[in-house]
Amino acid sequence: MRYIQRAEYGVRPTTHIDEDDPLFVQAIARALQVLSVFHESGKPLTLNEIGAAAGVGKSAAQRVVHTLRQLGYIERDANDRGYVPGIRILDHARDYLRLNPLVARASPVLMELRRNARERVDLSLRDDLRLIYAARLQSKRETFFATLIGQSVPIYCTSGGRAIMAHMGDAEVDDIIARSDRREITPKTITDPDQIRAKVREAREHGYALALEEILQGEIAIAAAILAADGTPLGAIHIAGSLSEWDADTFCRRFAPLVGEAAGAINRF
Amino acid sequence: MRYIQRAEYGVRPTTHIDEDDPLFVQAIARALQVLSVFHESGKPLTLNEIGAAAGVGKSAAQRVVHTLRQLGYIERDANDRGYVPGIRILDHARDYLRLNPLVARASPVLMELRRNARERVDLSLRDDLRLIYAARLQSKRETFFATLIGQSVPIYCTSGGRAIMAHMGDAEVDDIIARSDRREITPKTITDPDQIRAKVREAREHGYALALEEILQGEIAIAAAILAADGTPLGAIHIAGSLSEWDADTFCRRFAPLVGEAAGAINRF
DNA sequence: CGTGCCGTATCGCTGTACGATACAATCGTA
DNA sequence: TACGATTGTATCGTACAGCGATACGGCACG
Repeated sequence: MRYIQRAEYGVRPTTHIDEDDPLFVQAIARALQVLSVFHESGKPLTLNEIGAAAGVGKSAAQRVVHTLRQLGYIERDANDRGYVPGIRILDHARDYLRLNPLVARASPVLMELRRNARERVDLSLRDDLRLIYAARLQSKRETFFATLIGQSVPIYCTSGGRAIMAHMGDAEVDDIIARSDRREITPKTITDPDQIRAKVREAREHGYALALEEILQGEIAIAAAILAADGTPLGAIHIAGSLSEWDADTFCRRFAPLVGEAAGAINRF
Repeated sequence: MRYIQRAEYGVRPTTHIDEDDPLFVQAIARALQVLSVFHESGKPLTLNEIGAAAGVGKSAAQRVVHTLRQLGYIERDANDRGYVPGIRILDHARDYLRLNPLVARASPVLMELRRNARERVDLSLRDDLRLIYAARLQSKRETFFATLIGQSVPIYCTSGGRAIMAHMGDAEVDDIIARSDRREITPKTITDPDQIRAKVREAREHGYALALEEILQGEIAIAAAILAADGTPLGAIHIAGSLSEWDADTFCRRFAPLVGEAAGAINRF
């Protein structure tokens, strides 16, 4: 059996355990800490591995896993070789998407956009330094795992991220750049602060942002931001295509109006 | 702002709180109980509503919500009118899908199937009395909300469910029928035990199962089961189309071979 | 056939989480 | 603009839930 191992670029926020907040229930934190261990793992985990990775003792891991298992949030692996996340998690994912007003507003627009563009169309939501994909309408080309809901990418080096930063003040942009763990995900990833700022300025002028192979070799993506009523950027719409079928200029000329229009439609309700 | 209200047919298992298991951490159970409150709700909830619905006091709700909020599993609604599930949930959903070997095996086959069938293609996984959609490749027609990952449907009245029951013994089928809350979701939903059993026998003979408008008006679905190495049915592959474009016979003749082939490909690795 | 490491079970002590209650801020109605 | 209902927030002493060290049996590996 094969397990998908694709890394997540370490952009996930490390849940910093809160000191002595009298309302903070650490048993809950431990439970979610344990569940989060799977973020870093590409395979089923044993009790000891879970305990070690979560930074809790073996006994704690035992209790937590036992409890989560009763409730369906953790399962034994099919061949009894460790634990994996449980199916009940999907129930909550559905709740999240269903109750997120942005997703609700965006989804008909996305469908329409997908029909017109005939390329992959994504909706991503901002979570501090990263973007999390909340809706994905794939083209014929991709594999399912390349387009998982819940996948996350850094803000600093993505089209969507730059579209978002374009709607922020310089100070906030600098803060994001500074706090981001900027690594070269591909050889083309832009990690230099000044270059990033230049890209953001470019996005401000054009009203959309572009990224070329910064996350995935051969992929070109264009994005426009989605804004709250007060102008705060909350997420982005993306169109992604393959450089084997498009050159950057043509791609841009063709899809910039579409993605801009779609974002506009969402922003003014 | 509109919130999606579509009911879930009450098939979700009620987490029965375990009596006095010495390893059971009830603080964790309470937390997930609180999160699960959103399953039944179509709108943001206040602290009091959460406390009431989860069957815990207001103080408990306060602590739990506070904690989950710190960790990103609950958020304030955009217009400050209550709480909604938080985005961190999506991280876990991704983990689940990524680590589920069935999803991994099925996904390339599903993509291929979607290309050939040009109708909606789904993968669902069994959870006791219900099927939960784990992968959905929509056609042009649907809205995004009609095809959410995590949506669940009952086994007793769906094509996928009957495809699964076809691979069970009669006793187990009867048990499922007995324990299911059989309600008419549409006027066409089959709820009579004998008729269900007949449909299951039919599925056994054909190797695939059919359902006509039992969940959604105007929808026809065909499904084949996915099996573990020992023959236990774990889930199903579906193809779903619209009766405005297909009559049942044609649909069946066209897609039965495709869905059977796909399921076969998955079953023998 | 032994030796790891797996998951499971046990058991007193301590400190965590409990829930009643009181407070503050906000909304919406008149 | 003032009111009353409902929201989220803060406090506090006590009981018991969860802590973690440790010990057990079993399965899979060499």
